Amino acid sequence: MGRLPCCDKVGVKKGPWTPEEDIILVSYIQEHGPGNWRAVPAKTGLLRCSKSCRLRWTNYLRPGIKRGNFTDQEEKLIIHLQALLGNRWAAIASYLPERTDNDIKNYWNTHLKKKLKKLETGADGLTTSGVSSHQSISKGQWERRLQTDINTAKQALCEALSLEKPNCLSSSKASSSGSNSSTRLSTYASSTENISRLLEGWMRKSTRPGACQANSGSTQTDSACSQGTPSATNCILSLEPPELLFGPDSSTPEASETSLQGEERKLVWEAQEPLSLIESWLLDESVGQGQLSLLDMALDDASGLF
DNA sequence: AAGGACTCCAACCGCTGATTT
DNA sequence: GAAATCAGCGGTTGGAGTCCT
Repeated sequence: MGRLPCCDKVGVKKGPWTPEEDIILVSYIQEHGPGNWRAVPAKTGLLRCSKSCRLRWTNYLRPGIKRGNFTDQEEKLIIHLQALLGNRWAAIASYLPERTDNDIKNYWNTHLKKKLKKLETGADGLTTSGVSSHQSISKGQWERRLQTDINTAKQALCEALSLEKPNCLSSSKASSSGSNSSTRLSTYASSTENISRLLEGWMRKSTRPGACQANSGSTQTDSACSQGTPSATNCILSLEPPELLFGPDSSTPEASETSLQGEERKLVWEAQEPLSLIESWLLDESVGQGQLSLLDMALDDASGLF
């Protein structure tokens, strides 16, 4: 019956990951791709449970993760998506491919919540809508409020996307017609980047006791940069659409040699894909003017997204 | 300078739906 | 179809770092 047990709790290590463990995990994933987490501890010899390995990968080691301060656009986007989607951090994170759900959640809890509270106690700005005021309102009011939220969110998304478009959406579209040779290299490099980041932090730690571990993400790695490889940011934003990524060529050994593993690429692409949907939603003029039920539209789109 | 309060974030915990046997 | 586990998610916590008095 059922599967074999994942990992017994006895002998499973907990707490912060060491650089050695990170390197082992990254090396394994570079070779086998993410997935089948159950097998990871056994195959790598890591004394971690599969869940811990998966979390470490998705929240920290995964290529293309941007660390450091959130930009105004990101902040805006999070605020409005939170108003729209609630605390569905994974869903929100899908609109910010470079950020993890954990990061967004932390940022929300530590920064934005306070910021909004401040605004709430002060003047009622647009940001107060939907965050805390869904309670104790009738269904009709709630729907109207939701519509307002959607409009507000759309507006913010428009702003954010229009600012980021040159790098983000347009490039993804452009790359779908032409080839983007840097993509494969850079995604690989971004993993290398993470590893060298780890090593860098490790070295620093050994020379400077008490310094935090390898998470000083703001320091770009020398190895990746010196080789002229694009940043992780670029690599994510310039990904090709799935049909190109998973075309017949990609299965050849040559094509896959320096590229991400299929699942990993798929994961990165899936994280990016909703932007196109949002984009088309934003560009669909008939929606904003109420000819169509905004609520229906939003729900339809949302079901398509998630 | 000391130490208490506060902040931040990586990692853990527990739950749920999906998947496998 | 049932049971057991997996994978993913959101909430919470622990501890290191920073700020304040």
